[in-house]
Amino acid sequence: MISIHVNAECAVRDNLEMPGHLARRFQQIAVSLFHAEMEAAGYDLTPVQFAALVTIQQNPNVDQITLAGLIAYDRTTITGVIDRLTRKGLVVRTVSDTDRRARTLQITSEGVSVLRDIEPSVEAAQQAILSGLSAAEGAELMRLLVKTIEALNERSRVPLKSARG
Amino acid sequence: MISIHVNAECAVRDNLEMPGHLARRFQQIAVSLFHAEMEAAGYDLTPVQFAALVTIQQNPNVDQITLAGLIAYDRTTITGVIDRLTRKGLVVRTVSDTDRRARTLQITSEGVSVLRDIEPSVEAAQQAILSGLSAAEGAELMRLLVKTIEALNERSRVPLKSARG
DNA sequence: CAAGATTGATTCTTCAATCTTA
DNA sequence: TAAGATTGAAGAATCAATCTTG
Repeated sequence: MISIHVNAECAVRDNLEMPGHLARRFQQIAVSLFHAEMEAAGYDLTPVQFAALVTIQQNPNVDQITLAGLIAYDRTTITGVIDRLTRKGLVVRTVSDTDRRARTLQITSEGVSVLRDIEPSVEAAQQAILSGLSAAEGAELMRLLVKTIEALNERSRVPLKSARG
Repeated sequence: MISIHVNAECAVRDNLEMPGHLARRFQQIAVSLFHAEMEAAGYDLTPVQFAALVTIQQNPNVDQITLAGLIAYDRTTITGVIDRLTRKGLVVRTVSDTDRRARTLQITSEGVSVLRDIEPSVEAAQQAILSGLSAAEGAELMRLLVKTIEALNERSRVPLKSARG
């Protein structure tokens, strides 16, 4: 009688094949590629700072809470990110005229300039992320990620506030 | 003459549709679901701590560098993670007999017990991550993520060291 | 010098608590 | 009280520098 034990000591499924682990690795690689492109271009914007900066540009005078909702950041995270963007001279934080509790955000001319300069690098990073896949596969991966995220948005701690339909 | 401006002020493509942003959101949701399952089960293991603990169980007496390679963690990250697992009594860190520089890691009986207890929660979290997709879509998402990660592994700052084949 | 490990610094994430203002 | 914002704490990721040991 022959008994075969494959991964007998492994109660859970192979960790490396778990969705959670793949999510972590995927994000890890995406950040790494973004950093590499920024460094090559001579800038040090992080992915998070870039997303915030673009969103401020597209939504002039947004307050921080709204900005957080637009890109699914924690309110606490926003404070630090804006601190650093302000320190770099890319964003200005102003007390709202209509509500002194709120801080409205404006991109500076240097911020606009930086965004313009790094655009090719950002695009290159995004393409690099999908460079291991065919065009069709890349599109399908994007579609499945969007579908997954939309389905679970409300169960996330920091749900995305729909900005556009 | 009519000129149509769609996203005219948006130099880069919509940030929310960029692979890098989707990677961040996907990871954010995956971590959130894992935390929710752990909390419901009465444990406070993080996804990172869980991955390390499982890998230590499957590779008795691994040193920290090898462990880092197995799950694509930075050597520096490992130190803190093992600190916390040791503090919780789930792992023991021992100076290697053959190389006093190295620390070999062993899972404790309580660590084994915890892994056994949380197994259903871990599995539930993994299924929850894919709950917005059909079975076929979930499998396809996993396949595309694996393919992407394998293709870019070497361009990551912390490449995964193949543990098996 | 090279390798395993650790510490420090910076950024990001999340929660709890606090401060100011409505 | 509620809302916008901030600070503190803990975990994590990455790089630079350091310490110990080979």
